[in-house]
Amino acid sequence: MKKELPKNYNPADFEDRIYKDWCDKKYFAPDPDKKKPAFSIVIPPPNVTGQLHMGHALDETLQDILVRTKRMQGFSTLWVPGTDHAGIATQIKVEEQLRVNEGLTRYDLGREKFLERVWDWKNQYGSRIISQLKKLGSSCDWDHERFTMDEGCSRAVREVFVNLYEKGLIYRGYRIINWCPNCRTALSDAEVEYAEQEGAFWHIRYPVKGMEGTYVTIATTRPETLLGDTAVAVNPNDERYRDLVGKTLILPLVGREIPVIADEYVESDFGTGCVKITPAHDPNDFEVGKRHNLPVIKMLNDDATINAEYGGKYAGMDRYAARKAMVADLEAQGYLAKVEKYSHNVGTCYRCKTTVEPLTSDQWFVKMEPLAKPALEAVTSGEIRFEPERFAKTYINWMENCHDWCISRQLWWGHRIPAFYCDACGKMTVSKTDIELCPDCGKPVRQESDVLDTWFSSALWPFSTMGWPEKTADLSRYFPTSTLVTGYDIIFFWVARMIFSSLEHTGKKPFSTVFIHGLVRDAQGRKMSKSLGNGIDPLKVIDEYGADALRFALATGNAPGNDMRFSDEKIESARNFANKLWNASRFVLMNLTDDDKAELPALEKLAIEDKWILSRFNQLVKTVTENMEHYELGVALGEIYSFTWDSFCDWYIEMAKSRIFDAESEGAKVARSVLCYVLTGILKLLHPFMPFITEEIYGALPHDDESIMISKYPTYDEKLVFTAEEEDVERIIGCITAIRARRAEMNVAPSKKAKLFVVTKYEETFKATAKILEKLASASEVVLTDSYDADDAISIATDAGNFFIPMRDVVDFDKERARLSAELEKTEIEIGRLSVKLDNPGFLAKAPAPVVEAERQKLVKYNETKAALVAAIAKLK
RNA sequence: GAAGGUAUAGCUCAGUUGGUAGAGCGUCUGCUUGACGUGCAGAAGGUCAUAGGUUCGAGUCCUAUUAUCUUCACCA
Repeated sequence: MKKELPKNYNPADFEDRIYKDWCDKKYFAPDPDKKKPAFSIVIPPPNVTGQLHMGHALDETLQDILVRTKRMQGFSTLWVPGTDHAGIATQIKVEEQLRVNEGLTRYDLGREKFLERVWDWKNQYGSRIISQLKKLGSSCDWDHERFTMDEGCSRAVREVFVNLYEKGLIYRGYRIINWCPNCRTALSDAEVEYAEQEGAFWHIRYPVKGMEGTYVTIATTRPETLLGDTAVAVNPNDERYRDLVGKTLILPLVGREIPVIADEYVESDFGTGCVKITPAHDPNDFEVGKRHNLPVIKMLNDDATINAEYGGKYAGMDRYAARKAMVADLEAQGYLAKVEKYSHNVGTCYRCKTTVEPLTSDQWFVKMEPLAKPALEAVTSGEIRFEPERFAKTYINWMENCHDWCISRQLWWGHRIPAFYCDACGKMTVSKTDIELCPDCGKPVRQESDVLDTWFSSALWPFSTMGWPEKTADLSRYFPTSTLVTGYDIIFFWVARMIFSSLEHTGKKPFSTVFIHGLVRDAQGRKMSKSLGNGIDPLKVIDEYGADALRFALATGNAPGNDMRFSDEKIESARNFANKLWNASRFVLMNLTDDDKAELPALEKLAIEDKWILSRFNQLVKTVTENMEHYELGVALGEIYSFTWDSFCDWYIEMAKSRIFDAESEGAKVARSVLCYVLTGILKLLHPFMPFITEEIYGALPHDDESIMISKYPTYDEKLVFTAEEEDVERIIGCITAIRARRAEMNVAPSKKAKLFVVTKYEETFKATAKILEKLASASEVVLTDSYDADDAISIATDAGNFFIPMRDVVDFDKERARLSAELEKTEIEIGRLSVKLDNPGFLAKAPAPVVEAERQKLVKYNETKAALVAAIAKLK
């Protein structure tokens, strides 16, 4: 029955083999048994263009832990895998390839040919990320794999689009939107990231018509948009400009006449108190323009060059080149009053980081207000729970403030919007199926060229993957899904949209719990990114340390929802744990005989240490199960770790040795059974976290089930609650006495066997009594306090067993010097920073006096610190 | 401007319902003891950011403050 394990723990030897075996045996497929409760998860679909990164690794690991646990607990589990077509990302990738390999653009190929290329690309590389997920050990039902643009998902998209349109929740409109000049498409609000940029504030004089020498000075950060100005606005209550309202200005460089208007939107005390109004290129100005019926002058092309219609001599120039040229011209012609340095937040494209331009355009929108209401309620009522709870606030905050969702994208790769225009009669038809002729006049129609935002289809993922709108068996059994596992960074993009979509179209919530995790950062706490080149490749980590070690490192050591740092230390300590488990198992295996089983011996045969470890294990089962229920995976794993290493390896195995080495004895047989039983239990609890090593060891031990994956998860066992007996106390006291005698005799630190006395580490299940403690006290000459807590026994025992080794007072001068130098460096940086700040006239002018004084004081303090550090370093030399 | 996170050992972080502060790594001492040096046995190191409050009792709950990070919204 028993097998042997190779001497060294080498995960590469068995991880792939085991994974293949699981797949062959179809263990990942949901159990068809109808009596079992269902548990389902849909994967946050990674981009088809994606390469596995640490974020995925964390996400998949957490999901797999949940799924494997539930599966072992007797649920029929379905974990739906799949990928996202990732509109912009994929299109850019294929365009790039086309450009590099063939020197072509997508326009050279035309829409149809280009899309063929994208599909080719998808078919060739789209499975890469999937095979990478498998390396992690993910137990997804691969027969259920989906793609956001496969037939079923596409059908769901159309169904949803048409439904929303017919309900008046999708509309087409000329609005101001965020435009990425690089991707040449509209973006939704969520797709714009704001980044602080150093810029300038240009103060420009606009001459007043008919009043020679009188100017209105406006301040702007984007002088080139002057070409699109259709008014200048002031606050109606601003005394300075009251007389100007209604006057006409001459737009410098252009010569066009624009009015001065009054609008509450303008804040008198910011800038000059006068604002140029450019309705086509600023969301606020757009609103002002609507209120005052101003014309909308769009002066940019799609690639952010100045257009021919309004550009004049600047036509065709890039926005920044035009800015430079126009500022030069303004200055030359005396219109430039002054230039201030100014740093402000600028919107950038979340894909390519290009600065976006707000501009007016014809786009499709989803009306959010009616959808947001039930989506809010689902969370506030607790029907959908966020874990950790605080993320519900993030969600609610966004839901309450979101604007209509711009869903059209000027791309080719994606779900083409199912709207059909008839040029002959001007009618637009929205249809679930493709149409060629206008239903009204019978003339040919052309389909809308825009595609939908990628997130439009991801929003349907929990039900589109289950076959909706068909009433499938999957849909009724596994939808709503149980838990959604994802990072807090896509609560807006994805989680929120899934919730309102699902409520609107299926009438049900998409999932019961949203389990949110943080970001994986590098060892310095920076975001992992391609541009920084600080990303750690999970596949390399797997190669070097094994998937189990990676999973362990990701699942432990940080509170739910918090970001985590990934470091070598962490992965090494994880690997060391795997190694420890491996070796402990080898020890157990090498002592087992052929007829040993992982079964408990008769309880009356158990020695005190057997009872101790069994009761501790029983307690472990309880806390781990509870923590898993509360999504405290890290705590659960931490418990398993310390039980395995401290209690099982360091204590129980050592204690068991005295009996085991007399292999024929009855005591040895009992000890072997208990070793085997507890080890098997550890493997089962650990399996969801470290599936490969636990499977490998499980297979070597005596076992009933074919695989640990389909074995039963341990449950709390009333039988394993023991009470300490009189003779146990005698035995403990005997041990302590023996240890003390031996210690005195040898005058050396106690060896491992001295640990026997810590059998007194009773858990609450042991019901340590006052009698036991008193006896212990008299045996170890320790005075007891008046409390009778189990933990007291530990401290008594510890005092009895320890030696105190005097520390040598050592100072490492080199290290100390390095530390001080580092501190000095930091101090100097601070001094530099403060000096610059205090030299900055802008800061001195704007900041209140106490703030400036505080900064001065800080500078003084830093200078003192610096002096002290320099002195300290000098002393070391 | 709004909301939220974080502040605990030299470093990175845990700490589940309030009850004598923990781990990993690092440091120091000793140990090639019949699975493991990816190890074993010990040790040093924390007034749990600050000030109040609730409580018999606060790292934990409440209030304020400071520092720091993030997200959202932004003034041209």
